[in-house]
Amino acid sequence: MAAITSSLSDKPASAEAETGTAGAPSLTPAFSPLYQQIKVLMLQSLQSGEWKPSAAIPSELELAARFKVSQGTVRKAIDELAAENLLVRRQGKGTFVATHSEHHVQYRFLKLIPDNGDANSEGPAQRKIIDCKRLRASTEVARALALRAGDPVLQVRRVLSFADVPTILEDLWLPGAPFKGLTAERLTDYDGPMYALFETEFGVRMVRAEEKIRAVLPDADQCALLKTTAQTPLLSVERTAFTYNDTPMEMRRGLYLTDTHYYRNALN
Amino acid sequence: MAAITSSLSDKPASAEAETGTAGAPSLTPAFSPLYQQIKVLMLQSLQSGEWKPSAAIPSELELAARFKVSQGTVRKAIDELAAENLLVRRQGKGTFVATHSEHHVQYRFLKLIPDNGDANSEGPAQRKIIDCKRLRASTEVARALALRAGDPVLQVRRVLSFADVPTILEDLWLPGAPFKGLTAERLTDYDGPMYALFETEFGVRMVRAEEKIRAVLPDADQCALLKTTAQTPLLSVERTAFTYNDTPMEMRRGLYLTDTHYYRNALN
DNA sequence: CAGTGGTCTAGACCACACT
DNA sequence: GTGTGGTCTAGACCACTGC
Repeated sequence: MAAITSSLSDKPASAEAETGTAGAPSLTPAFSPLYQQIKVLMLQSLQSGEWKPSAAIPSELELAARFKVSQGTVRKAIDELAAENLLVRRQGKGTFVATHSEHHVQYRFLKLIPDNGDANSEGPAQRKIIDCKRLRASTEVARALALRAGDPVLQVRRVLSFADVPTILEDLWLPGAPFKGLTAERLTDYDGPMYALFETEFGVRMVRAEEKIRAVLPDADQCALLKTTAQTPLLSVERTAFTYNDTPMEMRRGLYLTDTHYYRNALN
Repeated sequence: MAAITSSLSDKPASAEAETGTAGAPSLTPAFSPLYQQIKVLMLQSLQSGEWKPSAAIPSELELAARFKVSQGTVRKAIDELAAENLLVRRQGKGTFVATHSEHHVQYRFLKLIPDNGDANSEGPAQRKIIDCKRLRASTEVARALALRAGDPVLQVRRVLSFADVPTILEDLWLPGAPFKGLTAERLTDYDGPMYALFETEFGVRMVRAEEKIRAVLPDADQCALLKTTAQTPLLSVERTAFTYNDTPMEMRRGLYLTDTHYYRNALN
């Protein structure tokens, strides 16, 4: 009873569609349920900036009308987007575009927890920008960010401290183009998660990330910045963060001191 | 139109129910949707062993009839259980109790990946049981397993090797009672994931786990078993694994060599 | 073919938040 | 009260599996 009037999608719900058996090439019929197609359309609204972080999206009934499907089908699309942390539902109020600014998800990607288990006891981390400079991508950084070696990138180095104890040393690399205008001052002045700044100032929303973790020993520079010794083993946490469409937008390498904190992970 | 005839649950769907405003104590109304109540009932069937690992559960229509609700309500309960990896849906065939024996989830809880990224290239790990003995719980182990200090526990030590290179040294502690009869021989002889053995031999199914990760240096014993040096930093991975009802059933401490492998984590 | 899970609909009603 | 998301239903039809 409904068809998405968009480009490449087929119309699995139409009764007249003669799919399958005929002489079509065997490139997988690529059947895609209606709610998946709607999810793609909503993803485009998010990506294009039609729906901005922390803003409300249209109500389920409005979307159902816009897409000419039932409310239930829209619901299922929203359900999946909410499960992926792209949207946040709030009963009685509406559905909102997720953001990194909300307090309860402030450190969504930071898994380092104090030994006492209470992340609030020590308050927010003190952040100190050590360096922020423009340079050309190494092959390693270029590969991680899907750029070409030599493309302009930004490199930031900072130290995070808890209760005035330096605990994390991070180097991070950002593609030059989307982050044109980012300076050490703006990073220092901004009061909130770095990913929130990326959203509000550069329109870049980090959606998911992958981390590779190893145990390493620090070099002399790293020792000095973390006020530790060359014999103290550290966690090396290498992160690639992605925006919409699985586009990598940040490469980051953190060194974590784990004598008073640990990296927490939940296996499901 | 439907009511669960089970114990403590209220009946939010009944029209005649006069909830809320009246003189009831303010212990939170504890409204729980029907599908959640059904989820609890299904959880009981899993826990009690009525539905065994890898077996099919009744069809959605059967369950709907049994619980006197619509198919859609049962579906929503199953959806959540499937999202928690307790059930596996297979279109056209049925819904099955998840297990640790299936090949594609064989190492669901092991996040150590070879640097080349291809977990299959090196094949399955070679496992060597070093030790398996009965002893009394230390306070630390007792706390992790929700026992009392001094209660009987099993301790197992083993080494995992990839391509004949020892890479993981694990110590693990199991509560004595549920694992009565576990010996080094049975661990050695069993060909498959340890958690699969726990399911088939002891009826203990691990449902989720938490890991605390740190960077450490090995002691002399550990060096010898991993054939490494005291200056090589290692990942210390401390895991607590839970069965149904968030009951802890295993405490495990792994030391991971990360020169040719890394611990992979996905942030969502 | 029958049986299973998967999709979609239309409509009723509940819980919650604002005004 | 109005509008939002959340639950529940009943029924139709589609897609996949196996007999």
